[in-house]
Amino acid sequence: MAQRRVLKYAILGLLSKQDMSGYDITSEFKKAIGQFWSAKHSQIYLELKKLLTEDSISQYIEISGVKLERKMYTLTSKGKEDLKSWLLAFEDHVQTEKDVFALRLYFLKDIPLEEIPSLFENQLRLRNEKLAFLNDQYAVYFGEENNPIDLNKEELGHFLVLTKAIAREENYIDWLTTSLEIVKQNGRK
Amino acid sequence: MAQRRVLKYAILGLLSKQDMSGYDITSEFKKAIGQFWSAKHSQIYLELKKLLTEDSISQYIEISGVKLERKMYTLTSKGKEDLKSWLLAFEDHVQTEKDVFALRLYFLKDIPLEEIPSLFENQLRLRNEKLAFLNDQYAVYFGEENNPIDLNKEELGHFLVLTKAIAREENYIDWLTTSLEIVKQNGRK
DNA sequence: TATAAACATGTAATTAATTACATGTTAGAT
DNA sequence: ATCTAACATGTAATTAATTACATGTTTATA
Repeated sequence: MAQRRVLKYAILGLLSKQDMSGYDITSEFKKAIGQFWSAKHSQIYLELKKLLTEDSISQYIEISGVKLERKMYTLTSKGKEDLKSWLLAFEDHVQTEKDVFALRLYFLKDIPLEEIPSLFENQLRLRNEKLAFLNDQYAVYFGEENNPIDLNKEELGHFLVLTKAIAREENYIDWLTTSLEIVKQNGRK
Repeated sequence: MAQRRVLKYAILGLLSKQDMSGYDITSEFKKAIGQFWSAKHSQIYLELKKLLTEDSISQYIEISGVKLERKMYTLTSKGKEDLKSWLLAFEDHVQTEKDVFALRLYFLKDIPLEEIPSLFENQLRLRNEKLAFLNDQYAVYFGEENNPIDLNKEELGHFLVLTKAIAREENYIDWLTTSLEIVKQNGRK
């Protein structure tokens, strides 16, 4: 996928919350936001280097312990502008949300009937694991607070993204469950 | 994204239904299956060339009209094997389903409150357009037939993928609608 | 009969992303 | 005192994907 430099803006957005190192950014992609965008550390370090030369971010060093250097990054005013104009741009089309399992199912006729249930069950297991992780995250951050009116703007962004991820997994699991039933019924006819 | 050669298997899967040209394959990605995987013609022609050298497909020429050459591709037995083993492989993790709109919302705090409704409305418009397209497709292929038990295996794959795409859009639209309400309420407090 | 839209195939340049290679530090547990 | 997991940063090679460049045919319609 070559969406135009989405990683750039993902990094700028994260840095607009607080200064971070490349490692911190990598870690963020393992949490809620990683459900909607992610990148490997190798790509992140390269993008940070590029953002530095473009003056969208600046760097300073923090020492951890005795001599471990953490390179911290801060948004410059140019970086803030870049981020803001990206956030306000209208999308003119929705890009394909790629999904390999759905692609495979399209080719159902080439899968022996007896293999199908275990493929579904494997996918259900993966999806349920992910849903459990997301529900845990919800409990940690919004467990007590179930009225989103009280959240501040930063928490609200997190809340919306997390509820989206949960809704998406629940919807996926529903579809898997009903589809497996349909396939079983169909095979029996 | 560098999922290991998914395009290869998408092409093999399409060719397992019937012989196709590169143009035909490009066209398929504008229909149901394009909701879950897609590629530009430039990438498709390159992949076809690669599949030829790997002996997963073979080629013959069909003439359209007077002299327009359509290069048609057929699965070889190796191609059939490749496809089958890919279809049976278990996934060991679910990859990030990237979504730029959700990513942006995570950075909500940097969007001026008055700009938010039009961003949502734009997204709702795009999603409703897509849903309308999918419902049209459903009407064309399964309009009368609403009992999937009667479908043959090839139709069933199509049915499952199309209902998945519809469920996904409906779920997206629900989330957009409730989230817009939450944001409006939150801003008023 | 002109012309536009759809049909049809390709390459080149560039960007995005992954996998593998490579190295070193720190904190906590045994 | 040793060891392991987590912390921390980078580069090289390769693959995947897009955008732009490039050309020609056929069909329907105005």
